[in-house]
Amino acid sequence: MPTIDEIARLAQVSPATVSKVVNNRPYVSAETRRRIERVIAETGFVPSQRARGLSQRRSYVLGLMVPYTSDQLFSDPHLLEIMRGIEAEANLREYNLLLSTARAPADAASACVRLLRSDVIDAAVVVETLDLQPFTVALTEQTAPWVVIGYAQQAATHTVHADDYGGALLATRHLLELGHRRIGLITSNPRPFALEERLCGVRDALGEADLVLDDALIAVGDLSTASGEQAGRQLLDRSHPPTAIFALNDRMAFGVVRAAADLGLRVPDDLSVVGFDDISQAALLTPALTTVRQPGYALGVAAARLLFALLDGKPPGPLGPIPTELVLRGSTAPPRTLERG
Amino acid sequence: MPTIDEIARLAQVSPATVSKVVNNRPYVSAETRRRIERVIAETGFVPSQRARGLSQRRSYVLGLMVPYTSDQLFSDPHLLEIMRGIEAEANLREYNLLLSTARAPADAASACVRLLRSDVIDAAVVVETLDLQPFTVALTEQTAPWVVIGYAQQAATHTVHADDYGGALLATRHLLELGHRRIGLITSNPRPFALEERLCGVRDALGEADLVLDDALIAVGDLSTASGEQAGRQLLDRSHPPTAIFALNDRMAFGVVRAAADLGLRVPDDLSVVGFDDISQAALLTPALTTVRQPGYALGVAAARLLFALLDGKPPGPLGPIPTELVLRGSTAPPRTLERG
DNA sequence: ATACTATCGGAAACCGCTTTCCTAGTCGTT
DNA sequence: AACGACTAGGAAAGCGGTTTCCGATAGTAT
Repeated sequence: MPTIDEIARLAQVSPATVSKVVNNRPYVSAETRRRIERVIAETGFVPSQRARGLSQRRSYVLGLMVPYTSDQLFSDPHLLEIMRGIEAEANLREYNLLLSTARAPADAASACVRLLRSDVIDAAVVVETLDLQPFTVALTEQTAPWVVIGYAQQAATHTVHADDYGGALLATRHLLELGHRRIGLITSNPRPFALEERLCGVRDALGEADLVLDDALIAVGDLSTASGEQAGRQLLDRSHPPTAIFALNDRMAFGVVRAAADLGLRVPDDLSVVGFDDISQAALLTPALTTVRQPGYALGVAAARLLFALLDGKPPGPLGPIPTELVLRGSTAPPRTLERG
Repeated sequence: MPTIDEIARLAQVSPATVSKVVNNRPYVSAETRRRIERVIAETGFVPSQRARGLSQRRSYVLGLMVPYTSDQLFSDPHLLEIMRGIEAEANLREYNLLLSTARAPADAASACVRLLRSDVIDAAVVVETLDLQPFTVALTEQTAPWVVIGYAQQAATHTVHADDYGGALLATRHLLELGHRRIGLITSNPRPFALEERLCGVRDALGEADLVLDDALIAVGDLSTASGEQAGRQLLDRSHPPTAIFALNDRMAFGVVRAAADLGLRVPDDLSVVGFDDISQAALLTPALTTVRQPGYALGVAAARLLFALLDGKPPGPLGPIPTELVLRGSTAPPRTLERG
């Protein structure tokens, strides 16, 4: 492995001049530059990032902290999408991505602080899980930039999140436009911030149609498919069941579809079902699930951009939510009552 | 951010002595050690990895290369499991994990070499995709250790893989024990090494029961659910259809279940179905899919261990395949013919 | 008392690159 | 001819640790 000194010797210049060439700095004659570049190409020289980092006080590495608890907010493919987005943006800046998973948020928090203090990473992206508290406590005490993907309690922390509100608005409007008036809702308890937002979206969309969310049409799950099935059955067992059900995440929507099947109801003919997230299985379900797509890739890109802005010392402008998208598939249709009328 | 010099000044010793304490080396009196440790605790000093790495010629970072093409071998959750395994093992050695995804294997290969040469990472784990060729070419030309998760053409490359052969053996034996004699098989084309191994397992298990794999009972898909459905229909449309179908990956098995449903066949009563991988959806299917679990976590751990052995200059012993596990669920049962007989 | 060894601690070189500052040379101006 | 401005290139001082080597002291054996 050649060092900068060897390159300098071979090109008969000083290391300082080689450094200028490598970093595209001026005050090197065209001829000298060419000579050095040839030597670099011949030897396959790649500057040592750790040496470079040492003098520049940068590691050119971004950290991605994933407090990987079982009750995590996001489904796995979504996480991979986020990583792809961060990676893509990081690559543009010649940054690399370091992954740190941990069982509990508390562990992840201390690991993150260690990584920052030991200057393995220059900045960190934290994926929100239900309990972000350990992070905010540990990370606000140090100066390196960090960004949360999700929602945060403290207003001071920089966050990037999808337009959960807008997505729910779109989905609900879609059902209303199809003619549904009795719309069941499945939320969860405890309710993460994202679901809170979605709930607001539903309320406002109903409000636009001069409807109010009927408490009797709200069921509560725990985000799992099983809980969705149970909640769905509860709604459908009512004397006056809803003609459509909006589950605030896809997995619970799957449960609803299963509950409907058990009761002999056909989706979408007898019951429309809408989910949220657009996890990969959603398209494979029969019927394919109408849902709101979480823009994982875009979230990753936005988080990385924000981080770089902070690293560059630029005051980041207020960042709006990343647009979500309604994906129309086969699980929604006009209600039967309309067809009859 | 305190440096080792500041710690030395505060503890009234030299930086060399602080270094000894930090690295748990002898020749420091108990009293001095205690004094230094107190200062470290008070200041929250964490040694700079890049400075340490510079003098030790180690970065304490492992690279994970994922050539993320659409036709990748593994489903996403499996990849996350692998990462968890590598991470867990790396943490034991105080190593971190750097993630590098790329669209094409060729890009990933050059990225990997750059990362190694610029000593951002000390060693690399490469996840096998269909075309490993660019990697083997680029990586064999440099000295840093690297390991492939999967199978490799060259015998010289270090590989870690699941016991695909053994898993297929177990699954086939299971069907034979239930009494199935006409077993359909769904493989893919092009056929990755892992599937080749699985095919051998099937052959040998059948051989144990003095049966041979009937070419007429082999259908070919492309690993996708849709192709599995088509292949399944093809097998079931025969005049003398199989009583069980073994799809060499879960997604194709899903397709088989769907094909069976379309033909009015009930799983497992009229048809037993077995998959391979145990992706997360397998347990959610109705009926839940009997399948062979890929030990993602164990694979990651094994790959990391092998890498550390290479880093330590130890000649790694020949590593056997990582055991797979047959997961019995609801999609297999004795054939109808047996019940009648 | 002397020689030898083990323990404790520090001075200084070094890892490979960047960066500041300096010198020397070349122009263009007045 | 003298002066400044700009260019090309290099010497050397870091960046923040580790490591080698050396000296001083204390303990043990002869």
